[in-house]
Amino acid sequence: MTAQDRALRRRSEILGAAATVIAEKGYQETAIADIAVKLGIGHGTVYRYFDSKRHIAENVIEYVIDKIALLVADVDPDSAETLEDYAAQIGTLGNRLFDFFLTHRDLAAVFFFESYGVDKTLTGRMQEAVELFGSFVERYLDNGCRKGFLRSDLDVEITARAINGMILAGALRAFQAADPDAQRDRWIDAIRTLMLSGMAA
Amino acid sequence: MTAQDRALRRRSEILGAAATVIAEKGYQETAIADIAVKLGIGHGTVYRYFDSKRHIAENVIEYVIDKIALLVADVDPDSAETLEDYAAQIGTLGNRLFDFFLTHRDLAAVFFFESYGVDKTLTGRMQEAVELFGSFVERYLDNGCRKGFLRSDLDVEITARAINGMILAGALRAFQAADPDAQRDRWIDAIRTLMLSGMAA
Amino acid sequence: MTAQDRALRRRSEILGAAATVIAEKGYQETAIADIAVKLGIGHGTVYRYFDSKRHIAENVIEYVIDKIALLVADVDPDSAETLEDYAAQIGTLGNRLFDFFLTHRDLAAVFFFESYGVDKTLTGRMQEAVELFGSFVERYLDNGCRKGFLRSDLDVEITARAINGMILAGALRAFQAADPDAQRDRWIDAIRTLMLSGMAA
Amino acid sequence: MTAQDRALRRRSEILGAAATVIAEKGYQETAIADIAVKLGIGHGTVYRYFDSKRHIAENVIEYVIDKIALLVADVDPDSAETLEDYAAQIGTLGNRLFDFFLTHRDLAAVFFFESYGVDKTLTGRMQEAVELFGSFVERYLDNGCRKGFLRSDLDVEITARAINGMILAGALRAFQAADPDAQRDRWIDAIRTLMLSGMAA
DNA sequence: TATGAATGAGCTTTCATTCAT
DNA sequence: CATGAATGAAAGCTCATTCAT
Repeated sequence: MTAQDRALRRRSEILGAAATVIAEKGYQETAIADIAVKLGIGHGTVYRYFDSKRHIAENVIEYVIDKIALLVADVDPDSAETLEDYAAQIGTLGNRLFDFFLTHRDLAAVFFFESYGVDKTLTGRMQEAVELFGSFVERYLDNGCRKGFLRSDLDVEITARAINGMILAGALRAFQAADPDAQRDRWIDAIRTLMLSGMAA
Repeated sequence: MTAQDRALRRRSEILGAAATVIAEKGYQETAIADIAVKLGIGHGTVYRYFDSKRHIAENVIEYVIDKIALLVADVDPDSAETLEDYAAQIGTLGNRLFDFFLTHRDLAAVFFFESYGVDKTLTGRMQEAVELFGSFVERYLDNGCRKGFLRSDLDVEITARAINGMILAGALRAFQAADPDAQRDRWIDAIRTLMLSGMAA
Repeated sequence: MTAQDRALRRRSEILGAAATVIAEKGYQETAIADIAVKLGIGHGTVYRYFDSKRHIAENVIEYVIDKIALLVADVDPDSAETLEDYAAQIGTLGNRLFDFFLTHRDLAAVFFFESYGVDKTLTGRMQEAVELFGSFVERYLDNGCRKGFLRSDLDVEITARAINGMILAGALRAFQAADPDAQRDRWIDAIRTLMLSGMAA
Repeated sequence: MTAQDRALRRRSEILGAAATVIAEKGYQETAIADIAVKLGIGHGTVYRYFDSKRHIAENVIEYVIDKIALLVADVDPDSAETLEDYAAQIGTLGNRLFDFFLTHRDLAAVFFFESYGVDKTLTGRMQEAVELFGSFVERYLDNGCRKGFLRSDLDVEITARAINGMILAGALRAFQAADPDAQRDRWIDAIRTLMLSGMAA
């Protein structure tokens, strides 16, 4: 392993430990020393890899956002041709997203809560990420309208963000539930139903 | 005005100033002195009305939650008899909620962002509030199912929280938009459409 | 004593203690806590009166410079009419300056040594002060040339700074001597002799 | 070049770089890493040649002092036989000293300023060096008195240190002047005049 | 009741120094 | 010999909280 590799690994370890500690104690309550202790390294070492405490938080948050963006970007919004395709896509995406949060609980905690406790700039960064996911959803809806399997009179822009809101609410709720997997399945069903047919009898 | 009254008024003033400053600078960046300066009182005085900085935040947040709970509690979930009644109720509630956040921007900022930057307990308190609103929505859905104008196979519990997620996402987005009123109307329409008929063509 | 007075007194106390500690340990080795301990106050209190450690040093140095400037400014450079007057003036000024340093040993130590250990800006400030004293000396020489009791071909500007250099060297040496008073008298004599008649046999 | 030679050369390089950086940034602001970067070597390497940061400063300062001592020691204080010889000697010495500071600006900056910002011991060492130069001047005066071309009633000890003060003040001032050479000539003239004949008309 | 001076816990950050490679 | 990753002492500074007035 080269020195370069070791440095990158150390950087990753610090980010990982930071995510864990921040998820546990909250950003403000987290001291640099806590992160160092968790890794069994001197706290000065942390400053060899990051400029400041805030810089660490920034990197953790960017990391989460990147990971989620990858999940979402991986599915082609234009590929669905029928309502059935579309329903399947919703299921796939939902499962991925929910699974990510359920698997990476530290990152989920940072994503849902701690990214608002650092400062206005990072809060804004999170908002941008949410908006990015919203704009992905919008592309799915656009495709559906174009292909004709979604209503042509849809307010695509807003509806996309509304769906995004449901998804995030669901992911958060499943993340916090005692039985995450059951919750996940029910949420995906409920969202899909609402999207496709609404609630009217 | 009795001494009692004066004390209550002063307490309110402090909460109001706190909400404004916290909304502006964020909880962590807010110093007790900032709040006192805003009111032109000594910062020691604040401690005659609140035990601690956290205590103030707690009260501000409880205040927001109470206000919103009042808005919601004011509409009888059982009163809708038809899908039309129901659609009207959705519009009424949505308008109230959106209007509240648009009118009380300080409180909205605290509600949406700052309540996550204090500590785990208050974050949990916020989650309870969100859950409370979700359970209200659930009662509306229950009523609809019982009365037969909503599908009987609805996963009422989850669907209610999904709708709640949409509403909050919309309120936040309208709150941050350049043209809040236009956004509000589009969101209410989009959510109502989704709820009643879904998106399928 | 008003609150204002008490604050001013406290400020003075801090400056005094700072001068003492800085004179003793040097600026860099002086911790804010040392100053606070010397006064039996909390170290946070120091920050109620000064913005930073550097701010304290700056004030101490300005204080010394002001005090010395006062000593010098008090004698009218134009009042000497004859060489005898002039010789007497030199004696008066020398005595004052030497006495000041001998009486205020803390301030002398700061003036001579510590004002160079803070940063470039303060070092520059000290240089300005030295130059100010030099320009005072220049006015004395100017007067002497105008009145005709000093040589008309004198390089007044440079000679004044040379004399200033002697005076400061003498003050420093007396300050550090075991027998300051004897040194002071010898220095004043030696400088006066050199100024008036030089060393040639 | 032997290993020994290479080590000595490296040691010199470090001292030179240190002088430059210290002159630029000040001793306290200088990090070992700055010196290493300047030489393109690892900062751990510096510790193979010097025990500590202070040790480097000590060596830089000793180096300056040695250089200056050499300049001065090179002229025999007993060689002047007449006032004219003496006047010439003053000119020679002054020119050498001024030239040294003007040529080695880094060393001058360290000598004049930074040697006071390390610690008491080094400040004392500088004082000793100044005193050494003073004692040299004293030997010149002694010679003049013995030979009869200087006044027999001179306070040789003090007058020597006074002249030393002038010389250092002049060197400093020339070092900082925009037109160092012109300043040097005027200072040497002014000091010589003062020494030989004083200022009286 | 109101005040604001005083306090000190507790943090972030720097960097001289060490030492395994 | 050279390196630079790792270390942790050490200090400046902030500000919530207390309490005498």
